[in-house]
Amino acid sequence: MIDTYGIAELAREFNITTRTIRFYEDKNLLLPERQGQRRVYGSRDRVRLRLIMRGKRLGFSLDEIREMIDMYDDDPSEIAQLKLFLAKISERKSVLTQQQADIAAILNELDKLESESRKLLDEKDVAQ
Amino acid sequence: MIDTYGIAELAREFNITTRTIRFYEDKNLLLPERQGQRRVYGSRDRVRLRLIMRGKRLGFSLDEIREMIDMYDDDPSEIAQLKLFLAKISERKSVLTQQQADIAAILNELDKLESESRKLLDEKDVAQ
DNA sequence: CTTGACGTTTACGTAAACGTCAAGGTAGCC
DNA sequence: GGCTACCTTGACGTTTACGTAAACGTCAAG
Repeated sequence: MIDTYGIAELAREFNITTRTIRFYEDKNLLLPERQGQRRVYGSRDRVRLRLIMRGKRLGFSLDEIREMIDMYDDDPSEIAQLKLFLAKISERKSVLTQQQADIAAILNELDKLESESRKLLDEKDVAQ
Repeated sequence: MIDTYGIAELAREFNITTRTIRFYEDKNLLLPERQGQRRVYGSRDRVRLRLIMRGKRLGFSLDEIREMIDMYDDDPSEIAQLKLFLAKISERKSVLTQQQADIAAILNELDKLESESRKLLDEKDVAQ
């Protein structure tokens, strides 16, 4: 059961471009084998790619994702990896919580400005 | 009452760098006069700068800010400018609202992953 | 004359995550 | 031999809002 995949195959499956996959390799997120020149991906690469996509969905940077994945490889017991993951999660949560507050504040200001502008506009429209 | 300001003066007042002020000029957000080589800013520039800072605080891009400010100049009645402003506000609000939802969803996922990881970690720590 | 503060222009650098050529290699199939 | 599909490696482009450095002018104080 040695499944292998071509670059285009993976690109289709994950709905990304081949350029993106090569880019990830450049960033040491993937390390496919070669048959001659061609990249050949195994199930391990596929797992990593899945992890990358999940990480991105959660808003982690590629650097952070690489950190976590590498840790996973170095640490079969997964303990250190879990701890790192928890730390990253907590960081990310605090950033997002702050962003929520920022957005709420801005929406508030926008609401005020909107109703003020509406009032002004009504007055002027009437005046004309 | 012809108040003029030097570049450093404005920089201090608005807590930005002189580089930033020149950058805004490059982007056609400001158009100071010159005394020889030196830039001389009037109260009109100061108002514009205040508008720029407010726009930034609300998360508008410099391009959008320029659009709105220019409109203000072209339109002494302010009507078209108010309408543009309202349109921008509404756009921005919908973007931010979407972001709020995205963040909430991600925080949810993060919470789940966090508690799952915690559980796993507890099991492993005990097992050792 | 020196120092320091302030000013000027030009132009390249930065971060993130790829997109978009260019210019060609390789392999299967008819 | 030729078509087509798929792959390769560079390397520059994109976006936003400035930072930073080089190299020099200007002006007042001491």
